[in-house]
Parts: sequence; structure tokens; C-alpha cells
Amino acid sequence: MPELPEVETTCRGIAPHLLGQTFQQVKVYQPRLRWAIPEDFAEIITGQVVHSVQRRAKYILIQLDTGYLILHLGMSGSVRIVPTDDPLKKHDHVSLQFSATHCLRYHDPRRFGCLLWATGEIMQHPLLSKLGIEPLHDEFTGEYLQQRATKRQIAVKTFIMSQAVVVGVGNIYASEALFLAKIHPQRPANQVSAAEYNELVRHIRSVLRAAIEQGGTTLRDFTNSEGKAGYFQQTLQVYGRAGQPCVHCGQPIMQQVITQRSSFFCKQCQQ
DNA sequence: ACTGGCTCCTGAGGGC
DNA sequence: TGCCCTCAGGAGCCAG
Repeated sequence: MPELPEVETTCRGIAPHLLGQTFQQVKVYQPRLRWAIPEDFAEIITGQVVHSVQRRAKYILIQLDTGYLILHLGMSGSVRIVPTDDPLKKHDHVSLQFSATHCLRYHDPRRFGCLLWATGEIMQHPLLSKLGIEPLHDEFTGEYLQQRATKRQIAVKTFIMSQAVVVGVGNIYASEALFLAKIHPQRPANQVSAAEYNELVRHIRSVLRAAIEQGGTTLRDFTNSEGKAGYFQQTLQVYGRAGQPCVHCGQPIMQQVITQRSSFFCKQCQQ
């Protein structure tokens, strides 16, 4: 499940390989991703030079001569740099050869991800234009969250996972950050105080930063790796720990579905 | 303007 | 060992 740190790590990992290279051959093995890859996709991409690789939310944007590849990893997607003759693995859906020896492989068992072609002003794209702010940017403050939460009665966990508010806070980190900030995940968003939102922002940032740093340790052998997440290695304090003792008070961690998503919290520490 | 529910898909894990 | 069932999950989309 790629969360923002993993997408960032992926971005940093593939950029040095791709920059300045030309896509020489593109093969689509399975076009049916979240949105189908159009039939003329390979034809459009072939011959184009990579000018930049950037991230917006959990989207990876690869700028070519006449437009952008928009890549999303969904929850089971990954890309890897492999030798051209590397045998296809199950669920390798697209192969983009960018040099005489190497290609970029898109792999996604559950096919919740997407690979799109877009032209024009990229940030005006329907998938990008309504996105909220980046959690690691300076504009992401407690004040911002509280202001956006005005009149919002949805659970605060759902609120911070809303892409229109702040991007890239997935289910795991939402639970973790709320635990660290001592806020009950089901509290209505408009009933969280300014001080609490400040704490929440601080913890969202720190948990994402720590995960990116850990992801960075796998960058060295990125070409061999699946981009396996750093965050699984880090100690999660509540996520996936239902019934186990809270690291602070020892009470069993609760699990509850909030807006269709499993949520983990300590009912003693989080009010 | 908000909100909740639905949807895509496969693999993991539990029960037997 | 293997089969069947259930569930998880990002996030766009739509109906109420």
C-alpha cells in the first residue's frame, strides 16, 4: 500500500534513471487499470524525451515533450527499473524501454492504480486541480486545518484523509498521527481545537518525514528492489495492533470502522 | 455544500 | 493440502 512516503521514494528512485532519456519502445500487456490505457498510448509515448519527474499528492508526473504521464500506484502498485530482457512477472502491466539496456516496469496486482497521458496545463487536469495542500509544505498548519474544518462534522480521521483538504495522508498514517496527537479519530472535525490541530499537523509531518527517510535507505539498490516500503519496518504504535496494549497506558487498542476504513486507537489516550 | 456508499481487483488469512 | 469465504484498501464518482 503505497502511501505518500513510498510514492516520494519511488519518484526519487526513478528520476535519475529517466531524466533526459527517450522512450524507445512501450508495451502494454494489461490496459485495464483503474482507467483503461488507450490503444494509441504506446504510439504517443514512443520517441518522447523525459524532462522531469515530480510528485503531486500520490501522483507521479513524468513530463515528456508534448505532455505528461500521470502515474498512480493505487494500493498495490509499484514501478521498477529492470534490464530490458528481465522476464515479465505476474501483474507486470506496462513496460517502457528508455535506454538500450533498461526499462521501467509498471506492476499492480489489484489494478487500482492508473497510467494516463495528459496534455495541457498539467495542474488543471481534473485529477489534480481539486487537490488540497501538500502535508510537507509550510502552508500546512493547524490554522489551515481548523479553518477548513469549519462546519465539517465528519470524523476528524476522515477529514484528514480527504484529498481535497490535505493530500497523501493514508489510512495507516491517519491512525498513527491521531494517536500521537491524542485525538479520538471519530471526533467531529469542527470540534477539534486549534491547539489540537497544531499537534496533529506536527505529528502528520513527523511521521511522513520519518517514513521518507526510511524509504531513502532502500534507494541505493532501487533497481533491484520492489521499492519495498520503509514504513512497514518502522514501529506502528496503533495501526494493526487491535487488542494489544497501548504503548502509553497499556489499555487494549481498539479497532473500529470509520467511513469504510479500519481505524485503530486507544480510547483512554485519545479523547 | 456536505456526506455516505459504491466501485474497481487480487491476495492473504481463517475455518474446516 | 486445499478449497471456500471474507476482508482490506485509494480515491473518484454519484446520489441524496
